[in-house]
Amino acid sequence: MGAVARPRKFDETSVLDAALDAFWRRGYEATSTRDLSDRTGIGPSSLYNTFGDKRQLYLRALRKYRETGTTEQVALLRRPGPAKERLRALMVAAIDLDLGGTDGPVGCFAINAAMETASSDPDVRAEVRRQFAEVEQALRETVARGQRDGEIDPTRDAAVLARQVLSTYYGLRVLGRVEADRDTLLAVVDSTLEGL
Amino acid sequence: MGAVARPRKFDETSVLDAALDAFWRRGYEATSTRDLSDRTGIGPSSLYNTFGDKRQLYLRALRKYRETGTTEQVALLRRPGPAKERLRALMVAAIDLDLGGTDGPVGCFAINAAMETASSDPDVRAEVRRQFAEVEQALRETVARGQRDGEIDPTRDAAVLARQVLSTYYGLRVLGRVEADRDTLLAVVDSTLEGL
DNA sequence: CGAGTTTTGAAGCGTGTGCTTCATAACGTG
DNA sequence: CACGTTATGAAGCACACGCTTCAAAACTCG
Repeated sequence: MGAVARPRKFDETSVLDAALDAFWRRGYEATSTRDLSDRTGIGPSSLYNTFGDKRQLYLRALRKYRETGTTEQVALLRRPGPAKERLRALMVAAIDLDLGGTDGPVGCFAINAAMETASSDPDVRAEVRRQFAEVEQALRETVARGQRDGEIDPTRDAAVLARQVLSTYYGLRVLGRVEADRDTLLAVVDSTLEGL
Repeated sequence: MGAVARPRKFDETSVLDAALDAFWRRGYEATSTRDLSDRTGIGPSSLYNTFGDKRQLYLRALRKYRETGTTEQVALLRRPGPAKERLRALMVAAIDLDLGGTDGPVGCFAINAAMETASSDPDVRAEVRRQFAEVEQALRETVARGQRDGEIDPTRDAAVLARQVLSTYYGLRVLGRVEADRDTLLAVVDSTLEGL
């Protein structure tokens, strides 16, 4: 056989980045395949040849978000410093992102996926669950460290405490969608940390 | 004048109920006008003649949800009984609804609207904010009562505490979308109440 | 440089979308 | 019962949807 095919003109990684950005901003249903062609810069035949269909591309984007968005959240928790300071850093970063100071997409794509698509697509649900679990795991480690260091009440179960923080954190991100007052949200963060 | 028009064949209230049910289950974008015609039982001309367009019908459905879903949440808090018991009742009811034991729609329509449509539609955002504020207000009253009754730490600001509970409550409803284990979610409720 | 293989871009397929049109039906009143 | 008025249902508008087709292009290797 001796023969090699025509090479791809585009970088799969940056196409996926663009698709993630599009889905993140508008959601699954509101993002059309033409939007995706336009934003990624490649034609529909290349898109379908490379990624299958819209749903699979969405799944790939969601997995990509794990490597960036979710991993970044976890990284914030794993940085050095007191446990409560780490927890605060996570939530403050979320508030700033949700209130939309930057020109990047707003909110957390995993939460968006949980609300819009998880109920009707088991694969999406599984992937979202995986990402939630990663954040929860990092929270558990952070809480446990805070308990060892005397920052956090050691008599309570770290796993449950971590899930409680996770709930409050995700709830904050829901509130951030409609509540524009940064200080109001920050007060919730303070109060949550105080209660640990 | 002296003439009266043909009367409507349908009940506006039950049409709105059906539309709310449809939007609640599938979201704004995924619900087509044909879906709405089918589920409400009235033709497109009647729909558009009565409600304007899809977006306005969605807004009406959202306002209807305030009178039912949101009001019901508030009512759970205003029932007699110890404050923490009321808070628990609210969250347990949400968990049961979110995990989908009934055949009714799952989750909270206001939160769905916050995630899917609030960022692109100011009217939706305003209405969602109003509903969030109603729950928050009821939570504040419940917390304040708990403080007077010695159930809840009276040294902390009731308003902030209420928003913290609101966050945890909404976060629970996000988690409920992917986490199917009831006991895990109930443990978060217990832990949250313990921390007050 | 031809053969072999895959990608690309343009065109477009069938269907679904949000919404409108309009003749007809269904009323209360004069 | 004829009139004025509004609601209804069937048909259908223009366009957008997700996705496919296919000839031409772009490459490596013998």
